[in-house]
Amino acid sequence: MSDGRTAQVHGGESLLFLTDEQLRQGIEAMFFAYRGFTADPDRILAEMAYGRAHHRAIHFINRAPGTTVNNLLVILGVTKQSLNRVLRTLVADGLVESRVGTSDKRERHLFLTEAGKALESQLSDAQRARMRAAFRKTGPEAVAGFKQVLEAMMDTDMHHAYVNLRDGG
Amino acid sequence: MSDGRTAQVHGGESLLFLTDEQLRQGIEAMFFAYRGFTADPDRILAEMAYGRAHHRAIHFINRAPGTTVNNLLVILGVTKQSLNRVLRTLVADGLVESRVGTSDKRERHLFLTEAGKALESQLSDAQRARMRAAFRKTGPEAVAGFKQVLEAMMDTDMHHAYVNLRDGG
DNA sequence: TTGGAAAGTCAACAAGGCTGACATATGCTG
DNA sequence: CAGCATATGTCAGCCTTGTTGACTTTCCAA
Repeated sequence: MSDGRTAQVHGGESLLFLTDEQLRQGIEAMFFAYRGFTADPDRILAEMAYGRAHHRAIHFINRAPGTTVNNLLVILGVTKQSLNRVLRTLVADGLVESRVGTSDKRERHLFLTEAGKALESQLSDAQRARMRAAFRKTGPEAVAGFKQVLEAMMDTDMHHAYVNLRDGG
Repeated sequence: MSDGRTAQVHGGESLLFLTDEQLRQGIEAMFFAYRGFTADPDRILAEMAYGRAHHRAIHFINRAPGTTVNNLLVILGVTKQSLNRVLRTLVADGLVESRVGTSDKRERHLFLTEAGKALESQLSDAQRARMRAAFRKTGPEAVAGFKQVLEAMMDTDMHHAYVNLRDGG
């Protein structure tokens, strides 16, 4: 596995981009980029009593308004106890509304209030500004490659739950 | 900022890849991909008493053997107290060796022991396997784009500390 | 030689994961 | 209708990993 021989040439095609060193660089790039990716919203959240967990909940409620608690915890990949702690504070602070389901009254459908939408915008603007700068700097082809590689690296279960939710709603 | 008008055409060049929707998809791709990215080592770490923080320390000590605690905490972007807790357990468990500096005795130089190198290999193999699969599936051009975008998104201070460290050592 | 700065350590606290146990309301099935 | 399954909420307690504050040791420069 770690023999560094992944750089062999097969059938004349150079696989230099698959050397262990290249892969390690990819790993480190993910690490440093993720830090940058979360830095701006983190600064905003730190001023309130919120954290990254609140941001994630707000983000996905905004993207899939009316989603249920169960959907959300599959997407986020956390336990209901963990998610509930976050949702409780967001509802108490008037950022999220939880409506009893009409067809199935066991379900709670989640929506952002106006205040919730305002915070979502603030966080999203900051995060998109950095993403936009990176996209603009590197151009559409680099962005296409970026998305392809990320898709191939994803936790598929979690992502499928999300895609299905968005396709259905 | 959120007006969705970033998709204008400027001077005949389509900027469709900079729409708010495209940026939001990039944000979500980062979220889901980072989950996948950490999933495999997380599983291994969970079986021991270790977490992601231990993995990060082990990774960078392996990449820059002899680095000091101070270097490491700049790279990792955490407080020295936070890093110290992790290092203490790694040293106690015989995975990391901490040597008092020769020129400056305040400094501690960090090295992986044989056991530490073994764990590093195990974690790295798992993580590189997923990265390799993603790279192989998408090809060298996508990988190039992926790296360009990540570089542009990085926390520059932290990354520069790392680059300088590796260039110097 | 002495005071400030730097490196590292210890203690205590908070956020946000986790498991387990349990309550409530609702839906579904025999 | 009875009984089981499902969706959600809650309490308690644990762990990891971040934080700040206080402290020691060491180095360096005035």
